[in-house]
Amino acid sequence: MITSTIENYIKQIYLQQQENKSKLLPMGRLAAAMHVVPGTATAMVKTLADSGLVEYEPRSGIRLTHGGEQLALHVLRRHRVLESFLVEVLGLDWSEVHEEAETLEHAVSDKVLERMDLLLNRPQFDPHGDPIPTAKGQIKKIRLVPLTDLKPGHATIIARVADQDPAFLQFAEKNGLLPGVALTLIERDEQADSVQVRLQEKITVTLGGKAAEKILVRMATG
Amino acid sequence: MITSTIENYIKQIYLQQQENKSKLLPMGRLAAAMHVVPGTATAMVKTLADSGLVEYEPRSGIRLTHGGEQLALHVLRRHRVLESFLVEVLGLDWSEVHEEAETLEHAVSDKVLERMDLLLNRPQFDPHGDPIPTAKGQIKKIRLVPLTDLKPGHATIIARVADQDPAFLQFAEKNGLLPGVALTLIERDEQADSVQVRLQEKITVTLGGKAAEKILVRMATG
DNA sequence: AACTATATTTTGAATTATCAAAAGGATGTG
DNA sequence: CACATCCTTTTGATAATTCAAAATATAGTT
Repeated sequence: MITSTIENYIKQIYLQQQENKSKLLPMGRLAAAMHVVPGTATAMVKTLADSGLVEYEPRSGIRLTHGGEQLALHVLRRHRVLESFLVEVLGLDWSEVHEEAETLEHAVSDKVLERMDLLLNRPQFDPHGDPIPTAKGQIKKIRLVPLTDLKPGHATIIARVADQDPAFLQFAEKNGLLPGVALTLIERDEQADSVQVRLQEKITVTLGGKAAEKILVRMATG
Repeated sequence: MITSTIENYIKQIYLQQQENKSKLLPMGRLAAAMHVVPGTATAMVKTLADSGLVEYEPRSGIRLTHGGEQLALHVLRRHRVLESFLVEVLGLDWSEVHEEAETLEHAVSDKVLERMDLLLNRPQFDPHGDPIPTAKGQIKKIRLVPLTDLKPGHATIIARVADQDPAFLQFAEKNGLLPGVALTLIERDEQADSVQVRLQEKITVTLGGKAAEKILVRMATG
């Protein structure tokens, strides 16, 4: 039976694997991401392997099977449609919906999710700019780059804010760093670890490297 | 910690207790309602008693404490607001929302529930006519009577359809037996175990005793 | 009061998910 | 190559929820 613990492991494996594609995900990394001690992750991964959701190579790491990836995409879909729904329909703040969706994603039926998706007019991205997989498990893969990779003068649009910490999201919102917002890179100072950008041709904002890395933009010629 | 199992037990104890108020709820009854073997219910009730949610008198039965009743009302509120939301906002059929709400009631936060309640304009009854407790744990107690208790000629309004089986609810909907519908009792035949009613001064429907007992109406002079 | 039927509790075991701590491998440095 | 370090796996325990079956209590009937 697919418990919500299993869904969480599979989702996390998928997410972690995206960071360093094509390589096996080491157990330590998974354990850290799941906030469990390594032994717990090992035990769990064995049952995941028994269910055919992951391929497990002892002492080197794991990789999702096709089935595992499909499950991950379904969970991700539920999560992201829910986030959209909570923001668009119920009017929650985008900084707080991640937590809510984290619980609800294991409780909504496909039928309810389908209704939400329909009511939202089948959104392709959630409020943070993350792509929403289709019901059939297909996900848009767009090449995005962090602000830290842009050159001065480069004009583009914010596509994604890659953090789910409410505090950071509130900061981002207050400063207009939202998906869809036009942005031009003014200056990048490697030494000062700072990035200065202009938003909507108006406000100027300066970010440190850590924050700038979380703001992803579409790669376009500029 | 309050698990969803605990919430389910407490909710069920409350519901069962409503049937035969002021008496202790016997363990066998609870076990049957929860679809567990008696031993399971006994074990669980002991932990509920330890948490101060129920008073447990071995070999006679149980009763909710004040805290237990408050918890029951909160769970019931979540369940019923959710049912309303699923019908009114997401357009699900009233026959299918019970099941959905059964899962979701353990996953929605107070914040999300409050938004739903607001969006629905603070409904007092769910789609089946069951009263929705307030956030503070107050519930409307209205004296309702089943169709089987009416006398010929009595005109009133359907207040509640007391069953959650989708098949029965679908039957009820198809025949116009919905909360709010005006109804007049035409004939009651004890021997035939049948009740004949006229709906909205138009359609006539005949029900057997079992079905008629599930249709509750407001007690008014008539 | 004795017997029988029914209800309740106890006992023992299984499952899932977790941790802590011990043990075992792999890797890099001198 | 030997050692230290880091990572991973194993082992033993715990908590929550459940079942099956045995043991026990209660109530009703004769």
